[in-house]
Amino acid sequence: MIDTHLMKLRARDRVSEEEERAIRGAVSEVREFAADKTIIRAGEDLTVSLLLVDGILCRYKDLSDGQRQITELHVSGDFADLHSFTLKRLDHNVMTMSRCRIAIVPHERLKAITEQHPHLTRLYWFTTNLDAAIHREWEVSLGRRPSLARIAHLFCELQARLGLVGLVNGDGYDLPLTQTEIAECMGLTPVHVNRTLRELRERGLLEFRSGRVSIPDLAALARVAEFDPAYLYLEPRAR
Amino acid sequence: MIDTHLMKLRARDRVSEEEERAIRGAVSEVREFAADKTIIRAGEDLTVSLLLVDGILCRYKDLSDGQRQITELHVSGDFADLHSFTLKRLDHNVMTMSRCRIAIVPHERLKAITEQHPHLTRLYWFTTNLDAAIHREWEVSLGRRPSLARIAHLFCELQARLGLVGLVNGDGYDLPLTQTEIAECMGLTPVHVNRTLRELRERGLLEFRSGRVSIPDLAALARVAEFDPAYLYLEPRAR
DNA sequence: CGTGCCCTTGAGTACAATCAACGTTCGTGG
DNA sequence: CCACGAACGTTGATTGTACTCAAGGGCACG
Repeated sequence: MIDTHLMKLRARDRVSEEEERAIRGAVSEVREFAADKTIIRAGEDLTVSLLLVDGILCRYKDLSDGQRQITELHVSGDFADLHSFTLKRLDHNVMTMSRCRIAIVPHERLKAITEQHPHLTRLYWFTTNLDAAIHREWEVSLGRRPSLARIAHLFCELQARLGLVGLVNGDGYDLPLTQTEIAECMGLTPVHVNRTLRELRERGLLEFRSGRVSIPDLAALARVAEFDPAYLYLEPRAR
Repeated sequence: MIDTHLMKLRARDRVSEEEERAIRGAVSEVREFAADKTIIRAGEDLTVSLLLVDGILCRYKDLSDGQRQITELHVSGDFADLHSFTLKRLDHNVMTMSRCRIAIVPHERLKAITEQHPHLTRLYWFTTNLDAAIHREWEVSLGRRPSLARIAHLFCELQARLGLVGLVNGDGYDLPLTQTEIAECMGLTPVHVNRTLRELRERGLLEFRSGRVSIPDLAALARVAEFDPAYLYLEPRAR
């Protein structure tokens, strides 16, 4: 049930049997959520963290004029808000982008982990630092990359992150997002995303239709995106 | 010497005498660095973290065409790279923007803290999550805010963060940045930053000259920026 | 078989970038 | 003490990427 989560951790460091038991024991329940529901609102007092088992989630912030900026996407195996354990409330909302299965992890059980499992604590600390690294890479996209590279980069990132948990198949992966949501990730308008996706398609770099991403030539796409996966810290290492 | 650091921690949670001793004992040495020096390069193996005692630092990433994106600014009392403790190498560079005094904290001593001081560990975990929150807010600026609000927001953030460590005086604060560096933070060109600063000045919202920021009417500036300091988690709370 | 959501395309616009030139300040060396 | 150069800041003119506004098409669902 939390297999993708363990895959992700074990891609970065060793997780002992005992630690695995601690992780499994930290889940209090598993719930299903419909698509397009905001499940955490900024400012709420939080006493649990959410571990995404299946589906796609995002973190987003609203602006006063109704615009929204998505700050990160989450895939199977990600904690959506492990950081709420230390922050106690969030500065952003969390929303389902598809039907989702989510494991609930009470903060008191995470606290017990910090008291009893220093290594696992460091590993979880690592994962929130990884979220920050993803935020930084998005800052680069939003601040400096032209729209073509910006969108190409997003799809490269998702290919890498989904690949890690076995969700890449054939020449691509399933991604139940709308063009409007892509726009909200990358600071563009839906119209411009549409034109940019067309250009990617015409260049033979990427197809994105009805929730499915096809990447005929990943190396070519990565070149356009100037994608360097170093920021995803994919190599195992003692933490 | 690390007083601003303790001020910052204590603004967010209680720090016991024993914890304070552990923090002080974690510093191995203090060094001085000249301005405009890259002191950590992306990808290097790291065994220490850097705690900024005095000066201004930034995290930045380079693009292949020579552009750069600054992803966060650091002020006195901030760890520049506490996240390198779990990441072991960085996905970004760290550069001095002024003459800086920096305390060196070996990772092995941080590791000891994670083994012996769970509460302090959570508090330090919190501070890296705060960095991520700042990254998210910058994503919103970079993705969605027009240039005027974008720059106004940056100066509001710095006012709040410098205020926390007693570095706001009179109607503003010292900030030894060039317009080009502001541009690198906010995804704009130096020329456009110049025009935008002029507009802020003409509207009576902000003066920025020779390393000094003056904000005659902070409330008005915050209104233009739509600045909400919630993302800085300024209220104390048990972590 | 509407109705609504999403995608697509066209036309015109605007904000910010680019290109270019000049001013100011400051440090340095003759 | 002044001449020079470099870095930073300022302004104008022009260009361009992405936005806005608008309309129509495809498809799923009730």
